[in-house]
Amino acid sequence: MQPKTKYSRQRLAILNELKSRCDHPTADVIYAEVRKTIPNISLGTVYRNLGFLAQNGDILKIPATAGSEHFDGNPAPHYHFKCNICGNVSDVALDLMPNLTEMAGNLVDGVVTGHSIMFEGKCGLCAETYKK
Amino acid sequence: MQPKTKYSRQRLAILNELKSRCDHPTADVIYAEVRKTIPNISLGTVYRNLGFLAQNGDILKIPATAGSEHFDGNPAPHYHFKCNICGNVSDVALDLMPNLTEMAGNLVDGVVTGHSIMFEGKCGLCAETYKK
DNA sequence: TGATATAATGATAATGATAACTATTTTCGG
DNA sequence: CCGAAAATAGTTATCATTATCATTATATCA
Repeated sequence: MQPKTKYSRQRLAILNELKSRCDHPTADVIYAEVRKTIPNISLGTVYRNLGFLAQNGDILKIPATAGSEHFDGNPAPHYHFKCNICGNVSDVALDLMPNLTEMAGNLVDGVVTGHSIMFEGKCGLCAETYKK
Repeated sequence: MQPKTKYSRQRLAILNELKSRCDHPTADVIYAEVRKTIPNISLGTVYRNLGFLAQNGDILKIPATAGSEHFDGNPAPHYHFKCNICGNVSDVALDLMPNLTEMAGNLVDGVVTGHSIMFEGKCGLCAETYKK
């Protein structure tokens, strides 16, 4: 039997913080934010819970080429856009294409259960700032 | 003026190793392999050159959710499949969809220059091994 | 071909993100 | 309110990757 989850103040604060914002922060950003209400929360607790919540399907982990991982409070699959300058990740309101998963399933040896799309480029803010 | 590149034995060996294989190894796999011909090559040199070659457009860096980065000797854009069990990354022979980039460009604030798709699931080998 | 400027290396130390450890504290069902 | 089990804080450890720097290799050019 799997251990029964106990929802601690810290876990709920982390989940709420992530749910209440529409960007996709890294663990240390969450840490800084949650510390405003729970000053002595440990960074380890933040990582532990982000991992737990992701495994639990409450949030998403977003893979990154450089630096640290980003987290998404919206567990429903959707696509992302990453700025190559500042590293920020945002949502892309593009309809899901489940048929892609299906098509890939016919092409690879194994079982394909899903896919993710990461768009890249320069975000509006950075395009403004570094408009060379 | 940018510094003029000097093609060392080490850099060429790393590039060749990556070009000669069709999987997508991590830096330490490359290191182990190149060490067979250049035994005293430094791990730092491997990382330095993988970064250099990626920036130069000779190879690709493949983002990963967990663990370490993977590298691809084929710099032409294409899609990938990652096994959630063993972590291996392989190519997916799906036609490119440049129109996705275009569509995303109309939806985000900023400039979208490209996209990548990562399929996930269980590779043939792991499906065989862990067929619970 | 040999001198020279400079890019690249090897070895190692440093960094940064994340995971593991452990004694103590919280949580929650009875 | 009790007690077992889960979670925490604080800390140390681990792992991938970068930076540093004295030395070596590369390419250009006289």
